[in-house]
Order: sequence, then C-alpha cells, then structure tokens
Amino acid sequence: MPARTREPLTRERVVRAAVEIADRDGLAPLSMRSLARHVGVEAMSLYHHVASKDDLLDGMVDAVFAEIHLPRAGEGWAGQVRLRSTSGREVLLRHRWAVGLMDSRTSPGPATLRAHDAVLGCLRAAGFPVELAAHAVAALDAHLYGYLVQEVSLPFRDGPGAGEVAERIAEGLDPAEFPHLVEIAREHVTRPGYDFRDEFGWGLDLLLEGLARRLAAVR
Amino acid sequence: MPARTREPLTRERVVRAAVEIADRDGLAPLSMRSLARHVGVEAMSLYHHVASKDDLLDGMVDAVFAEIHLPRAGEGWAGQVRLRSTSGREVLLRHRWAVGLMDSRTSPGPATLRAHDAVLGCLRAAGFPVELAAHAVAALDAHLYGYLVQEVSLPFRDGPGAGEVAERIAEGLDPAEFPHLVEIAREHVTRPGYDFRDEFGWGLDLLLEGLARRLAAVR
DNA sequence: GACGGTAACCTTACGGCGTAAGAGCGAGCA
DNA sequence: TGCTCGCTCTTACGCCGTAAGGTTACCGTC
Repeated sequence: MPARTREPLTRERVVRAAVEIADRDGLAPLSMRSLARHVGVEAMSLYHHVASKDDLLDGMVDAVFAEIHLPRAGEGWAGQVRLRSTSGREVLLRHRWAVGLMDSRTSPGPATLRAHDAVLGCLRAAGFPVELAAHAVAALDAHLYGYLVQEVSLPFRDGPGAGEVAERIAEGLDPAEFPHLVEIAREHVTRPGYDFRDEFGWGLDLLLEGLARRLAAVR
Repeated sequence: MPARTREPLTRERVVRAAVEIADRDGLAPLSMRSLARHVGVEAMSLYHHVASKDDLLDGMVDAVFAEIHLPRAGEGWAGQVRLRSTSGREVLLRHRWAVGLMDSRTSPGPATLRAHDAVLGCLRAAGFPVELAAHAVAALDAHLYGYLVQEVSLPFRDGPGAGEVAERIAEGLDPAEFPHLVEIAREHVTRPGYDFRDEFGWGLDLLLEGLARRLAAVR
C-alpha cells in the first residue's frame, strides 16, 4: 500500500514537533502519545529516537538555547551582552514553557554550553579577568531567568491590557492590609504608559552599569 | 475501635504534610494518594480541604513565602532588603521544589502579597518614589529567583565538593570547542576557595549599590 | 533471487496519576 | 428519636510513562 515509504523519524524531528506542541498548547498536554500522534506514529516508536521523556525535555531546552543570539567577541562587550539578553528574552517569551524547565535540567546540551562559552569569550576579550567574568555570567543569567520567571507568570500576555487586569486585581485587595500594593497599583501599574516588560530593560541597564564599574575598578 | 476520634484534617495540616513530602522526596512523588497515605486518609478525602492539586500547590508556595523574613520599614532599607533576600535564599534552598513552582502560580496567596507589600513599604519609607520602588522590587525578585534557579539546578548540593564535580565535568569538554568554559573551570571553579553560593551575595551587592545610586539621583 | 541481520515501528500490558460520582457514617441539634 | 450535614471512603474513568516483545521492510552478501 505505501508506494512511497514515509520519511523516517529523527531525534531532531521529534524534538522540533514537541516544541511546536508546547508552543501552541503548553507543556501539560505534551505527552508521548500526543507527540506520537502529531508526527504520525505510535507512542513507543518515539523511544527509538529519545531515551525517555526526560531526554526529550532536555532536547527541547537545548533547542531553545540554540535560538538565542551568540555575543561576538571584540565588538563592544556591553552591546553584545545586551543583545544576548534581549534575544534570550524574546526566545523565552516565544517558548514560555522553557522557563519552568530550566531549573530541572541538570545536563546541559551542546547549544547551552556554546551559549555560555560565547558570553564568557566576549567578556574575556573585553578585558574581564576570569573571576569577574564568572561573576558577570552568573549575574546576567540570573537577570534573564529572574525577570522571565516573573513575566511568564503574569496573568496576562501582552503589554497593553495589563492596566485593566491590574485594576481588577487591585480592587480585590484590602487597602488596610496591603497599603503599598494598592498604592503602586493605583498610582503606577494602572497608569497608561505602564508595561511590565520595560522592567527587564531597566534591570539590564542597572546591571551593565554595575559590571562596567567593576571592570573599571579592576583595570 | 477508635475510642478517641482522630484529629480532624484541615487545609493547613494538608498543606504542611505536602511540604514535608516535597522537602524529603521532591515534587514528583507527591501525589494525592501518597499525601493521603501520609496523613492517614484516603485520597478523595483531601478534596474537602483543597479544591484540587493545583490549589494544593498554590497553598504550598504561599506557605514557603510565609517563612521569608519581612523587611521592617524605617530600619535602613539596604540592610532590611538584604536580609529579605538572604532569608529568601535560605528558605528556597530548604524547599527547592518551590523554585520551579513560582513561575506557574498566577494567583498569589496572602503570605505572598504580604511579602511584596512589606518590601514596597520598606522602600517607600526610605524615600523611594513609587516608580523607583516598583523597579526595585522587580529587580530584587529577579535577583532572588534568577540565582536560585541556577543554584537549584547545580548537579551537587553543598559548597565544598563542587570543585571535584566541576573538574569531572570540565574533563568531558573539548577545549577546542568550549575554550572559555574549560578555562573558567580550570582556573576558577575548581580552585579551593570557590563556592557558587557566593555569587548570590556578589550579585546582591551589585544590585543594592545600583539601587542606592538611583535613589541618590532622584533625591 | 534467496537469505539473514537490523533498524524502525507497532501491540499489549502494567501500575500510577487526578478526580467525578455517590454511598456511608458519626456528631450535633431539634 | 430522628434529621441534617460535614467528613470520609469506595468505585470507576480516562489519562500517563514505559517495559517487553512481536512485526515489517530494507540492506548487503552470496
């Protein structure tokens, strides 16, 4: 019946399909069975390409890392590092499920290693001593993950519209019990220009400023 | 047979028992059935005290927040905020499972609200304008979550011993492909004094310094 | 062209999961 | 005494990840 044999599966195709499902519907409905259905195969066939569901998740996280811009050494560390962070933010907003996965993956894939190596290389080339570069990488990663964890768990998706949601939340709060939350909601978050996504950039500026000062101090 | 009726279950007892299980064995083996067994009851009985497993997880996260030190207003914002962050770190290391849960909880409990209100209050009392206080809270939370996500996913638990693990990992890396990772592993991470946990404090110093500068600029 | 090996895929089955539906039971009050 | 009601238990359903082993279709070799 099958005049043409179907394209054989590969680990890459399986991982890519899993990412598609997670992007569209979230991580919860991604099961070996649903994934198999999506690639036109039975569940157990997937185990010829991934060792386990955990291995699949590792592959998915690494695929996400592969999308993040790699900073180039020797082109102005601050700009390159800023580019890496904003790119990382965009990628993680495109793959929201990945943020919650980062903390449970203990075996980094090749793209993950490459990403960290590139940041280190960029800083070292700019004159950061080994130790300071290590501090900087940890701080930059913490900035990226820390803001993204917050952004991903916001009860809304897009910037505009945030005001109304915040307003509704603020109305449910007792001003006597949470005076400062109510204040900030009323006088800041619900104002027209507000967008939580700007916080990311504010924190990034602060961080890069601090790193520049530390670099200057050591030179 | 039961001469004395057994102590009735409450939401609080259920949540506390769930936290105990997660602390001991992690989040994966925490099921409604295992939790029920742990409190001496059948699984479905739990649903009279929590609405669903999701509600249970919300309760667990809020219980964790309740353990974090609340900064006191009017006692020197930097010290109080530093205390809040280090306390938060200790609490989250005690309840490692909570870090991965933070990003999926969209309905904050009372302790969570109280925690945020207290930080805001501390900053406002120290003279931070509303907008700057909002930036500061986001940055402080990002710092806490960002470093903890990294600490929790380290392939080892305690500070000493990290060197050997890092050494073994570094040996598996190709120096031609990841030159800077190998360099940092050999010249920094595997050295006797190194402890990744110090990174948290380094980043906190940098952040508080930056916030102080922003505060001074606005006054 | 027959043959054996092998990689890709499928079938079946197991124990565990969250929870819907409703029965049973004991305490407190009328 | 009998009723109500809140808590607990029983049963059942449709999912899940994956172990074990059978089936199929292509390959190089003679």
